[in-house]
Amino acid sequence: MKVNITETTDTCKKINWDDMLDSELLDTIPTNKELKGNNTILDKGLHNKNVIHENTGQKRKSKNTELKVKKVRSDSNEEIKQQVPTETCKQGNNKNNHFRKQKYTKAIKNWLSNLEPPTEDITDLDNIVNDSKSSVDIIQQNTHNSHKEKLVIEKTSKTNKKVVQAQLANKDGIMKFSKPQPNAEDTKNINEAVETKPKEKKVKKFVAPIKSQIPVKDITYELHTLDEDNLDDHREGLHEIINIEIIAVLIYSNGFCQLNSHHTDGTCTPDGIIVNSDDMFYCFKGAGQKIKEALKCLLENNTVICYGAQNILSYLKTHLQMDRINPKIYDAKIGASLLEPDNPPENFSDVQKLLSFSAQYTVATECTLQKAAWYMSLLKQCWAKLYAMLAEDNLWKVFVEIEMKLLPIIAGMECRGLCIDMSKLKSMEEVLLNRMKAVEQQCYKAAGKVFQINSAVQVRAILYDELQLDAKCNVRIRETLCKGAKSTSETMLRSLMNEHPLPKLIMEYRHLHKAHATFLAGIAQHIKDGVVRPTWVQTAAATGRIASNNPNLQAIPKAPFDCVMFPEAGDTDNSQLMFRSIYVSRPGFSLVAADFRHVECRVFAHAAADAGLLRALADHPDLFRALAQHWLKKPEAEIVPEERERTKRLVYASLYGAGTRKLMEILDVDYQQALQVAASFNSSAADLCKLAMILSEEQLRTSSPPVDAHLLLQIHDELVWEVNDLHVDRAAAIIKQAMEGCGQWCGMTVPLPVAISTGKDWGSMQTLEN
DNA sequence: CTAGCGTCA
DNA sequence: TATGTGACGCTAG
Repeated sequence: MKVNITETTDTCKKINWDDMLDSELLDTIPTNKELKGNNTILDKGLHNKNVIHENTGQKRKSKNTELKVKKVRSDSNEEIKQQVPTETCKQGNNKNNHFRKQKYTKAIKNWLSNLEPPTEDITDLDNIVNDSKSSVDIIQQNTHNSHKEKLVIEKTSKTNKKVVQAQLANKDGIMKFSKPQPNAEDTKNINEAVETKPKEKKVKKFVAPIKSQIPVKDITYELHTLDEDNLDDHREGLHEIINIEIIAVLIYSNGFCQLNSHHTDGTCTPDGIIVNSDDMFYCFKGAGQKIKEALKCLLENNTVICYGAQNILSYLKTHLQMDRINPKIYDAKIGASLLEPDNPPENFSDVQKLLSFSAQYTVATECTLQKAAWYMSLLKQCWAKLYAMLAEDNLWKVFVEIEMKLLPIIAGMECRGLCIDMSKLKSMEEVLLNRMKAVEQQCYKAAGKVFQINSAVQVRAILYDELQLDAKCNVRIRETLCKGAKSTSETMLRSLMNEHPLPKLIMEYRHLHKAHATFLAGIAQHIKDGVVRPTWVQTAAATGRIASNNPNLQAIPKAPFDCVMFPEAGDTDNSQLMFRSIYVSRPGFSLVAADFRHVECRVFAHAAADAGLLRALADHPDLFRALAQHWLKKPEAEIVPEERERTKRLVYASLYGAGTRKLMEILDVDYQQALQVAASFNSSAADLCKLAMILSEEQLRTSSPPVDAHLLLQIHDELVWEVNDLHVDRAAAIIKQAMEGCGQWCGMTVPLPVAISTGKDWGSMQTLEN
């Protein structure tokens, strides 16, 4: 475990669970509406007539963090001026903007090269960056043409310069052209939602850094490209590679490898895999039978060091159909992000920086394979350093026992993907679009004319110029920052709601449109052959949780979606949509979901060793339901899931909020430290969930007779499996046992009950009593 | 209270 | 024309 739970036991002992659930909370359970209102009021910083008690501390805190954020920002701004472009994106907060920023800079470069004939310096600068961070000349050159404000090229004429700057600074174009989305886009059939393929880019050529301060060595690595025909010539050499550490790196179709992957984008497909042992480099290409066997042998008989193992595994699985390969892997990328979880390195050069490692020499070569070999030699040295650092920080065990074991599981999830019921998706889309059309017509009727509801400009014109609603309501409309135009944001619409039906309708339209864009069309664009394969990122979250994107299946609404926002008396159309029900199991399979019951609550209880909370957890099978029953003074049977959910929110909010403040008092530490302690509960729980994945997967694999089960989803504390219909009961028992056992595995004194439910689609799962 | 991602203005 | 930005929506605990 990343955090030693027992270590915190003494320090938090004094926290009293009863205090946290004191009478104050009883008085302040707000209705749903009030809760929402409070939130927005607090967020907007407007009148706080109904402020939640004791929020001064919270306010102070949020100010603190704000300040911190600002500080980080300004620091990184300083950095931007000094650093090379691949590093400009290393902002603590916006770590995920990296990719987009890269695309942006790329676009600018392309655009610039249209202005004037491209020189090799420009197109190849990024290559050099990695090799020669210390090279002053190159850094200067790079700073010129990469940062958007400094983007000036000497040769460019003044007029061009102005055009460039105006465009990049986005002086006046920002909202001017906000194109009203044609409705055709909405009604577009899902089948047609095919992702647009960017144009083929020209293959960049590697040019050795000339002004680099790193000495250039004239090395040629012994590199053999193996394919089906010449494999036999090297068989002897390959057979000798056993029980040692080898390095494996993917090479992409454009000639770059994983270690300089800032040149690759979605269009690059893996093209081969280079394996290095001692001084020999073998590049395996193609997917012939012999290649597969040799590669499999090589990987399984050795310890594999790599960078971005997930890509390698998915390459092996999809291109080479090696389904059940499970080599012993050490992934430097994950290791490095373990060292610095708050600010995980984005690419290999970040890793080098993190390890304060710099290359001793570089190679002059035009051959991309040689280049890759050079990078691999760097990786080898980095790994040695990384290993030492992980061991020093006591992270080695976590790395090997949890993260590396998780790797193949996640790769498996990504590979398998989740089946989509296309007909259901289409019918839901139809319902939603019909509803949208109805709202649209009502809008036109209310406005007295046809306009584009999605266009802020047109809405603004109608609301304020034609109907003069702001004057009627006597509300001052906040003005937007850029143009001083009147805002059409939701809060403003809400304040105009009672005066005219139109704002209400616009809000509803936006609501529907967003739901459609996110959960139907947004999902649809990721569907390939009826299967959606999200990317699972092991290193994204600072808390150690796993995140999903493209699409983010962890954020599909659980509650049914109401098509009608403001039910009216005469309105009979109260159809509800379950966005989760479009996810189905394959024929002959069922979905099995296993859910920890309030993990973090239990981790907290264990860490704080709080008798009251422990007792409460032991007494009630469902703590939140019991609490809701108590607070709302209702019989347990009448507690609807919505109320339970709200109670849960409240409990966690007070648990963390009150918990942190109390920690601060008791430990007599400042807010940051107390936050850290609280965050450690988070990561403990995250590790617990990871462990659950590993253990249950292990149990299922080793069970006899074998169980046909595949992990599909991980929603933090919920695991969703796809299990052969014949094995459901057995699999459920194994999963339950494994998951409940993992509490003991890491010394938890609290039992960890697990709820299992099964069903054919994700929307309608029935609890499985067992 | 914390952490993610995606959409929109 | 396409991008960056912060607010807010959803999720999870």
